[in-house]
Amino acid sequence: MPESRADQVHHLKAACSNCSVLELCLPIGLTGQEIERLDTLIVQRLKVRKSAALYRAGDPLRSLYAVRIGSFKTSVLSVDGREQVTGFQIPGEMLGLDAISTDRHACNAIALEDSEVCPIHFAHLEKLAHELPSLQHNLNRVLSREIVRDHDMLMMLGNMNSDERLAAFLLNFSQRFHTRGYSSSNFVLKMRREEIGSYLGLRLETICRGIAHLRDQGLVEISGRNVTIRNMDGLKQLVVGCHRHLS
Amino acid sequence: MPESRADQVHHLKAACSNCSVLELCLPIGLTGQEIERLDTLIVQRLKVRKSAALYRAGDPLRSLYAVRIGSFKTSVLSVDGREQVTGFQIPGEMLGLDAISTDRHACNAIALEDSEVCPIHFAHLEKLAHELPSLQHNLNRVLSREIVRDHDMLMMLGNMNSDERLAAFLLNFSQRFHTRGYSSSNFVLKMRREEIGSYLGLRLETICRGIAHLRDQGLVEISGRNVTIRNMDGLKQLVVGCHRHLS
DNA sequence: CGTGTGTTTGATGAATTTCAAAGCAGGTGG
DNA sequence: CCACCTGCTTTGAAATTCATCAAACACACG
Repeated sequence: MPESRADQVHHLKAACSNCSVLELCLPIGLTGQEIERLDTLIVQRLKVRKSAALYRAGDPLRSLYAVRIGSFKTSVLSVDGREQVTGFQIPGEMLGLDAISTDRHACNAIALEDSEVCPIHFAHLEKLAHELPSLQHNLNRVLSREIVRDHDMLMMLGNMNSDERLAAFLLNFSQRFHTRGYSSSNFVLKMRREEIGSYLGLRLETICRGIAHLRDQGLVEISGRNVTIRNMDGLKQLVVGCHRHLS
Repeated sequence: MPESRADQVHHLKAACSNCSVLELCLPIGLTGQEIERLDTLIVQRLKVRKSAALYRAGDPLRSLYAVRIGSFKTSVLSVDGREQVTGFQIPGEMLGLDAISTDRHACNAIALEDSEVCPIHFAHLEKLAHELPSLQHNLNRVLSREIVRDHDMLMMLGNMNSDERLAAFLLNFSQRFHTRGYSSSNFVLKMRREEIGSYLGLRLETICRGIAHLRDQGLVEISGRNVTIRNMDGLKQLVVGCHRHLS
């Protein structure tokens, strides 16, 4: 017995609430039948315990993943064992996009807390995308957006001092939590100072000091991993008016 | 009168010699007819004068571009006018991938010298990719590879000191020239020191000093924009044994 | 209650930026 | 052909930021 389109959209949402599979599929006009097919992609769930790897660099690409619950870090390891954190993912965000280039994962994805993801079998996704052009288009967009984000990151590392980077980091999380329906001024960072530091190109001690500076200016209240933003505009000004000038 | 497949491949190569359109299309089995259709994508050429913009941030995405001759830099401008260089493109490389996410270009592409590109009309490409799944797959890969590259860049900015970054930069160009069939030990950098600095998250003076250091160690010979690599292995050792340790 | 992991703060030193000035190359016009 | 710009590069010295080393602290957990 065929469901109505609205029912099916609802079903899809329920199957993977908060997932960016939605991001991938929903903004576009699909028929009920098409949605039904998308549905087959994302029926599974996968739990990942804190500190466990969802995948590791070198693993063959089987699936992309959408975070349902919890959070992850992605990192690359250099030959001599140093870790560079390349990103953090919260519910609704995608993991594994960098594996498409070689059919092998290029980084490690580690759960920062007990988490749950939706695997999206990549071969199926490609096949389905072939039949649904707008899905393909959206996949392209998701990939491209990742590139834009990375460029913003490069901008940050190239032009900002430590306090500005930290402010930008907090604002970034604030904004991402906001778009996912959580508070933009009050949230918990699940990663350690050292991981924030790696991500921002700074040492953990510098992160601590940066936190102290922002606190002294009355911009934030941070105790442990609990963040409250007290003066959103002040933080933003720090970031836009950042310190280097055209020579 | 139908050409043979080999002829058509040859025709395609001639139409856009050195273009990464090839990268996009050739590694995969296509029929002669399919190649003929690809051909229709890339018949045009576009000249861009030194210092002129191929596109600017905010421009609507019409085409992706493959560099045929010359070179480009891509950069983003922050509100207060600072420029952050996000990449350099030499013949055979693609421009414009970051525009797919919003249908508008996210950065400026400026010619570093008189140059020539192949525009690839994006709507046509998507349409054609839809009909040729392996083309679609390759487009995905090109996008994904860009993400991997950016992550390498983040790694570099996070973990390397100025001399190491410069060495990595030179090796990167060496390798890219090599894969395009040019000398890997002797090439010309078309950008200014300031632009290298922006890209590497350093000031132009630091680039100059870094060059002097590498020269003093007998690793390279650099006069003006002319680069000769004297000791490739020495350079590589600098990069892999880079300075920061796990705490 | 100890142990281990993660965080904070201080003191020191090294690396990089900043400011300043001089040098160099390529192009233009006299 | 030379003199003179202009834009880019190089080098030096001083100032600043951040990393490093070290020690104390906080907290969760067995």
